[in-house]
Amino acid sequence: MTEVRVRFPPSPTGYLHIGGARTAICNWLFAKKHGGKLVLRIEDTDTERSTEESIEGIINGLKWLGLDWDEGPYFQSAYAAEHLAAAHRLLSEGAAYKCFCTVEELEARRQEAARTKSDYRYNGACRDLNPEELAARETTGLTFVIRFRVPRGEGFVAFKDRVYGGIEQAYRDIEDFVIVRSSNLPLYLLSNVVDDIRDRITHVIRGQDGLSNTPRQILLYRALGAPLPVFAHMPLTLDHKKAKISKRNHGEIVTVQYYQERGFIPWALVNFLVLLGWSPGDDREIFSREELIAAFSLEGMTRANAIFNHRKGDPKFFTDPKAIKINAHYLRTIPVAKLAELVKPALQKVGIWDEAYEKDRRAWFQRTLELIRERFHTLSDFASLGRAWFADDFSMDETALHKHLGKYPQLKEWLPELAERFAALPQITPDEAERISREFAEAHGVKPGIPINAARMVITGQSKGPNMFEIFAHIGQDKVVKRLRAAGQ
RNA sequence: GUCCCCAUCGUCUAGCCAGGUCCAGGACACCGGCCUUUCACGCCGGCAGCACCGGUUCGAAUCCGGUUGGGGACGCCA
Repeated sequence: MTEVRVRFPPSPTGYLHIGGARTAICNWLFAKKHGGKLVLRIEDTDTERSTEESIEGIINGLKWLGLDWDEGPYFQSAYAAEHLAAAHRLLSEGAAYKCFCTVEELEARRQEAARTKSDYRYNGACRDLNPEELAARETTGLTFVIRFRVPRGEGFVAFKDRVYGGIEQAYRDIEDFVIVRSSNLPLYLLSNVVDDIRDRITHVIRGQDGLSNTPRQILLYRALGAPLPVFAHMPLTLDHKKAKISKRNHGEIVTVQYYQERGFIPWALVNFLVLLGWSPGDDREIFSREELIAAFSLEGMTRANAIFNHRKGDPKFFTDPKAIKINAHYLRTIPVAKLAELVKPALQKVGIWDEAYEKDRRAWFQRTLELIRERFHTLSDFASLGRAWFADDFSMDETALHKHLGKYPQLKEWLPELAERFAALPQITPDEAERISREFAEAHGVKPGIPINAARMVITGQSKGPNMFEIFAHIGQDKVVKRLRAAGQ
């Protein structure tokens, strides 16, 4: 059996679209699963959009997701001559022909067709020019495009898509499409096929929007005498209004970079994305890298388009709730050492990273992460909600503060008093903290929750969090004492 | 308009190919409960779906036809 070779061919837009990421993930998984190769090919034929930065945006997105490739990046623009050569070969073999119709003529016909609501297709005006006519036009220096000569007659192109099954399209429904522009530049349909042939791609796994291009591409493969790859189209991801998700209409939410900035764990995003339009056939939803590779198959692909469940402006869910849920799951289950690596950039970003967290404070840091990760959803939460653990300047939720301290104005005196009890300890342990807290509450005739939650507020800035006795013992005696004392003001 | 494709809870989906074991299973979200000094996690429970019509069959979410709805493609864009 020949080696499996798949490719991911993004056009350089400056960012990696989550739909593109999904395509990349599936190709990557397929390659890994079959011990094959993944080729990265930048389709930069549209030179205006292809800048150094726009290419880097794609590459960085892939790298961040942890997707690696075996060959490339190749650049489509580097092969323009090859694409052209293929076109000229088709021309000389009669599989393609020169068309001298002008864009104006074509456009007029197209509009006429639209007006009469009738079907438009190139009328084949130049398809059968005789040698004299052809020579006459060539000598006048008229510009021309090269069109592919689609077979006429009753036949049809049929192929078996690995996801959608048997697909067929009648020749009569395929027009003689242009493969080379009048500026002598090759067009996507041709370039793509020529590149795939050269790169020996065995499986074309792409979005369903490529499905209707497939019959024309198959015609090209045939004319070029190349073996057909296996085609597998995957459903698209749409928004709530069933429209394709795009940066233009949905903003940053569709870019991989957005999730990076918002504190997603790369693999969590991969895990979420792969579930959009694919399922292992059983109830599993969380996969390690190895598990996913083992479980992945084209057969598990859904045929219906998936909807990216994002409600614009939702304060609780800034993206699809399931994506957040999966991220939170990884947040609290990955090895803490790994988590530490991921949290580091989040803390650095807001300037509260301490080098000691990787040296003598390493154990403390990791224990802290263990303590607080349970209720966080993103890596960014460590820097925001968890800020009090790593810095002394943290803000307090005013309404929560009022709720916990307002009912008992005496807490202003009580908390500094509690501070002294903790200060008197040689070292705070959870048990000691609990004993002191309960005794203290009893001494003042209130329920333990009153001073405990008030202390939580002033020590962590949050009304919610881990077991308070653990916090007393772990956050540091100096911080406990200082913050409780400061509650006096 | 033409061609291609699709259709199970609000969302992601299992089941469909090989019809009965499905008065449809899981997850997210939502609602209730337990746990608890708080919040979360966790656990327990609940809400909610086979688009519609017809056919085949003893029996259809599953097969067939149609209707409706949705998506994609119809460029000298990729």
